Amino acid sequence: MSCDKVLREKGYRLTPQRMLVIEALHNADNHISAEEIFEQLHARYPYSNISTVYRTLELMKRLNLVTETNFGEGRVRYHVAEKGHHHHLVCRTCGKTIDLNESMINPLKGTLLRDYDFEADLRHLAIPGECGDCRKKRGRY
Amino acid sequence: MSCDKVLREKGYRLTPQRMLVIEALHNADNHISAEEIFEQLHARYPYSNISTVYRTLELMKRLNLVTETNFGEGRVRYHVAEKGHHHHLVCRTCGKTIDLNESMINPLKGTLLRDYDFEADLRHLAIPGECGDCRKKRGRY
DNA sequence: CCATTTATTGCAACCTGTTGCAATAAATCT
DNA sequence: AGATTTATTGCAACAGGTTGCAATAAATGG
Repeated sequence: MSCDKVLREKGYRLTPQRMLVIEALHNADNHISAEEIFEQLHARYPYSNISTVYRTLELMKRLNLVTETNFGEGRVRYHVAEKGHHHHLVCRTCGKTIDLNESMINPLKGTLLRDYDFEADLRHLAIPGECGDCRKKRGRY
Repeated sequence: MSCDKVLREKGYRLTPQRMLVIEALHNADNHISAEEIFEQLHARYPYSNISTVYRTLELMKRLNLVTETNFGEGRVRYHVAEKGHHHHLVCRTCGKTIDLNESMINPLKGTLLRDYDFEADLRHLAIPGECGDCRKKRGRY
């Protein structure tokens, strides 16, 4: 189901600003930052403001239309949920990211629901740590 | 091993500011924020600055002396690593947190190391989601 | 079609956290 | 001890993200 439709159905307005945010998210090949979304919005809608981007992203997060992932770059990146869920191992030393199969995490979701009655949102996880290469070169830090 | 000693051994200086940050972390019953640490530092060291707190925390994170946990309050909380690792299930709707036994997460650590040669830092995880109570009262959001 | 209600936007101000830089303090060397 | 090197601090400026509020735009009702 498309993002536009979900918003409409839930009674939210599909303003031009929101449409452009959604478009930017869908056109992005990979995870996109709020600033990058705003660049595209601003190009076609010069009076727009970045807070609209953040508010739209927040709304879409609540409706489970986008997921937010922190790759440890000092900013968060967004991804359309229906494009598929996957996880990342992020090396804190060299910044490299390794994609992780969803099946690694899924069993945990079931356990948490059964044992804790908690529906965990584990759709787009970034797990910090250190990759094998960097572990071999460890120094003072 | 105490934080003071680790810093000294690694060649870092144990300044009065750092000592007070470490003290605040150790005296805290639960997870403490940077602002709360700074309040204590500033009370005894009026010319100090909060950037020193952040820099000390960053250093201690790198040395695995403290862990950082995001409870989704718009700020991060810190905890002395040797006080023990535990995880939290954080309800995105009501904010309630449920403590999670470490054993729930540990198997994953081994799998990631074996299959991906990645040493995951899973010492103090905050898993977002929704608790059972809130799931029953779901409305528009 | 105008009036009213409600959602959304733009703006400015704010919050948490980070960074460059000059000044200071600690450690090292002679 | 005095001179030199190196680590650390305080400050101000910045970056990403959030929020209160008045203004605007969309939907609803007469």
